[in-house]
Amino acid sequence: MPTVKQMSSSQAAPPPDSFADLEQLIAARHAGLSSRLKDIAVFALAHPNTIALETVATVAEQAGVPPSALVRFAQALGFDGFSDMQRLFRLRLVEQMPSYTDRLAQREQGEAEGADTLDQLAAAAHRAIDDLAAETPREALDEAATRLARARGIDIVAQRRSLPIASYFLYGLLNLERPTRLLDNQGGMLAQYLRSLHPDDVMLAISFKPYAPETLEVVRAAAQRKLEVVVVTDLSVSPLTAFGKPTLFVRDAEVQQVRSLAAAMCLATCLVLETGRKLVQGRGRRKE
Amino acid sequence: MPTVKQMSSSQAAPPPDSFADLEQLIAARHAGLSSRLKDIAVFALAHPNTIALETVATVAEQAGVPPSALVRFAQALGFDGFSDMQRLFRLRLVEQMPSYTDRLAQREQGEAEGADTLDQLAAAAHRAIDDLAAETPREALDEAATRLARARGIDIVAQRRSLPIASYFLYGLLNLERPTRLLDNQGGMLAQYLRSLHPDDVMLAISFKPYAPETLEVVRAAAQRKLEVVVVTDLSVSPLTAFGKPTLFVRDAEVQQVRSLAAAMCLATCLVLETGRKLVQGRGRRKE
DNA sequence: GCCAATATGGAATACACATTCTATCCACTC
DNA sequence: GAGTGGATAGAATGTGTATTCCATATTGGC
Repeated sequence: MPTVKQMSSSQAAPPPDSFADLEQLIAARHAGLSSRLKDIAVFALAHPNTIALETVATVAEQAGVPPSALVRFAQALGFDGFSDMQRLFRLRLVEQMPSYTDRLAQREQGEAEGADTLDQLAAAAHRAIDDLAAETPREALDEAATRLARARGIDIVAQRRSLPIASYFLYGLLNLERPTRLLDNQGGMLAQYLRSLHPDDVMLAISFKPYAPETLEVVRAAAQRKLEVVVVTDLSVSPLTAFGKPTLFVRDAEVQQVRSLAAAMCLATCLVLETGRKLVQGRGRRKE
Repeated sequence: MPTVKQMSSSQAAPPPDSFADLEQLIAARHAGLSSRLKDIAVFALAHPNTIALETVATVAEQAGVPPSALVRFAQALGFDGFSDMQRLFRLRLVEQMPSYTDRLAQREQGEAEGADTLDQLAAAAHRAIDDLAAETPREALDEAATRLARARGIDIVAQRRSLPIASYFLYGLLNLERPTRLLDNQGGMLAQYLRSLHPDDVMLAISFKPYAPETLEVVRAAAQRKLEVVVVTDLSVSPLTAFGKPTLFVRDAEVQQVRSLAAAMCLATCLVLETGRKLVQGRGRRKE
């Protein structure tokens, strides 16, 4: 019972599994390829994005070769066909992106082997924190810290999943001896709180998907009373985005439908730290 | 000579031609979309890479919606269909590519001279999370999850800096429909709470340096009443260590005398996740 | 609380696509 | 200079895909 492709064994080519390997493989095999295939090799290395995103027909046209040649090229490299090779070119696009979050999510769902939950979570948190550090505009961070440092008082508002972050802010800001309070709807007194908002206060609002309507309501009321609002949220579609001066974004790690707050904690810690620095600077200046 | 689509003019929606515009458009129209379409909007912003590279069917599965909804979403935004919208998501991939190298270089430079607070914090959090993943005994994690999964009720106790973690546990465990309460000394009723502890309850105690005496007291009382106690703390010298069955350790990142809770959040998330799994497994077994 | 209008999910459909096949061409050998 | 092996292009094929359609569910208005 002979295997189908047994005879084309001459080079039982193992298809590479990363783009870097593929690049090397192409370079190595380049000399031994037929002239048409050589053309394609050159084109592939010169226009990896085209290969990644366009159809065989389009690539063929741009490279000035027939589609079937592209398929043969891929097969010569050990892939099933063009599509199979294209996978690696696409992988490269995603890997080089500043934000890996998607690929992670995919991986985690797909191959649960080897890495246990904690490992997965650690990896996901890594990425989320990297993204946060890479994508947070430092001016926004600075502005937020400045506002918190010179506020007459700070009103934190958060519900459900955001509450732990609010709780950390409360702890951190109180330690900095900032007059801070948590508007947590304890005893249903949120509405009463609203009346005591002062225009020189700064509101610190934290809200993640699904955005609690209570939080939005409070922020609206604060805006109406001309309070400055510092917003921490996850996506630009968040209903709070528009109110923030500034709005800070943090997309946290997600594993098996459960979201962590590790990255959000980093942001909160950083904001507390920066606020502390502003305060010290302020005091220093006054003393001079 | 009327144009074909003249009549669907109500919103002669001009499809955006750059990803940035698309992001804005999604944010702007989000409020006016139907609930299913809102879900998709959120997913699209959260997983742009998935949209860019996967097929409708795959995206639909990952987003938990039918494929047709994705097409409708794209059309609502003014595109011909899903593929048309996908073009922009792919454009983003290639456009952001070259900037990546710059950013990397930038960051390496930054680390060399003066990484800002957020970078420092991110690096510190990285290490803390790595340590956590490496040093946490999986049996302890498993044991803790098992206890939480089969407890009659769960009493969480934490003070000050541990409170955010407790708050997250409360949220997570309540979402798993575990009968959980937070013993937070609200109204000074901690002592009263103690009397209502049940031997089949599990206590979840979180305490970091400097260890709040209240927490220790509550744990002592719980131990006396034969409750099982799951402890989350930072060092083995912690006064709580002895009470834990098991005790989980997490040493968090510290920058400029300020401690983050990123790693602790990871542990908490993991514990919630594992508890959830135990519950599902338990239910599965019962059904057999 | 009923009706209309709209949103939704799933199956049917039409389309686009990668791949395969075969006739032809070229190079190299004898 | 004829024959043979391999490479090539372009058309045919079949699979995978987006899209459309329709029956059902849901929402909002009166």
